Amino acid sequence: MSYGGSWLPSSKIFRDESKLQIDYVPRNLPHREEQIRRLRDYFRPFMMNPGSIFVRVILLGGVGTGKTAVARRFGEDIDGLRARGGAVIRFSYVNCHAHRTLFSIMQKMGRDLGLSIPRRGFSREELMHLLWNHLRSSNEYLVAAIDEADYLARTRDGEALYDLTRISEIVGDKLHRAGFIFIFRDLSFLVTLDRSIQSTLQHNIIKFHPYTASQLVDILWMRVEEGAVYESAVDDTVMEMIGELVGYDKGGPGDARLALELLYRAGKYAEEEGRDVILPEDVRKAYSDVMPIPRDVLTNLRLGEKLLLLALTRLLQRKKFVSKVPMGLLELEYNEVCEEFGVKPRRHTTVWEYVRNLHRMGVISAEKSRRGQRGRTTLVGLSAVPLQTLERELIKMIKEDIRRGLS
DNA sequence: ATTGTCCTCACCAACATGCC
DNA sequence: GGCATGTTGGTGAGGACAAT
Repeated sequence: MSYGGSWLPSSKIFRDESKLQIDYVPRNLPHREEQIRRLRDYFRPFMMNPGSIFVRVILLGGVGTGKTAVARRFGEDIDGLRARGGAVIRFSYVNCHAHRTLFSIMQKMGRDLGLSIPRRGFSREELMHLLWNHLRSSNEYLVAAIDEADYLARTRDGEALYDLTRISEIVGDKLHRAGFIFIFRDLSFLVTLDRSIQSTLQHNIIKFHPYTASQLVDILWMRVEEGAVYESAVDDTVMEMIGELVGYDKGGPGDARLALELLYRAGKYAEEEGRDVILPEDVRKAYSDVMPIPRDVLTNLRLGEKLLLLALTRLLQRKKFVSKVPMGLLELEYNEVCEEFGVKPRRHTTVWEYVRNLHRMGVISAEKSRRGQRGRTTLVGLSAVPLQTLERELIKMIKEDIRRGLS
């Protein structure tokens, strides 16, 4: 999808709306100067004297607290830097929702390094060596950010994290040609992991706290300054209103992504009505139907997972008085949804896998039933409120997936 | 072209669990 | 125990390439 094509009438609200999208890496990150500074400090020795030490840093914080933005900003700044002896620093960003296995993660890193990696035909080890040999022969050093690492840690192949941290050893090189930034939402999974994995991970943690209302306002204005929206289109009232709705100190989630999404949607409403200013009314409308789940999380779902999620939103809308539905019921609804879209429904085991994945990603809640039910079942729920918005969005994405022939 | 390797995806069978 | 559901390991097809 491209934006701002010259054949379109130019917007009176947005100067460059791509600067409000999730994949935009802002120039400036207000209230995260400290975290960036610490990240740089951790990596300084690695950069000054490449390969001398092995760096692992953990960025820890909730949704929309700036972890990803900080990592990507840092990454963009260091990518291509020349260090001592002609060594070049390279950066790779990997999101574990999109790349769910160690194999796929390494593929992404390889592609970011400019290698053409076949989709299949290689083993993990071969791939690892391939990457390493490339780094060695071109005298490059890799800094990789592994985002949504919680997901990886919870999979059966959770050892993958550990393997990554041991990559130098596995390949048998004394030089540490790769450093890692692991991004986590929380570390509760740590207790389930092996001691040795724990200890390799536990050092160098940088924490991210939810944003307050006034911090969010600063972030919004900074985006305006960077050219997302015309300055004349917004004012303090609108910005502060968003801050009030989202700010952690005002009882909101403190999620910057949500604040930016609100600004974006409000702008869209203003645009629709042909105005050149965003009004509080637009913000109110936007707030009533913001996407309950961040769009980037949604786009990373597989078709089957989207279908399952759609089944869940429908079921929950129909059953107005319950917040959770049992697994069996969900499966039936899922079958119907599949039929509706002409997709062959997957069987129980696979559907169960979908539920687990969505749960791991924090999209749905899944808990074991206590007494009261026949047998035991998993009760599946969705905390998000505007289900219709979610349903609409899902249908759109599912149709798109099917059109593109991705089964 | 053919063979070999090894990934991913989906499935099944078998076993586990917890109410009735 | 009987029943329905939850969970896991193993398997095999299919795909995409490398090697030959």
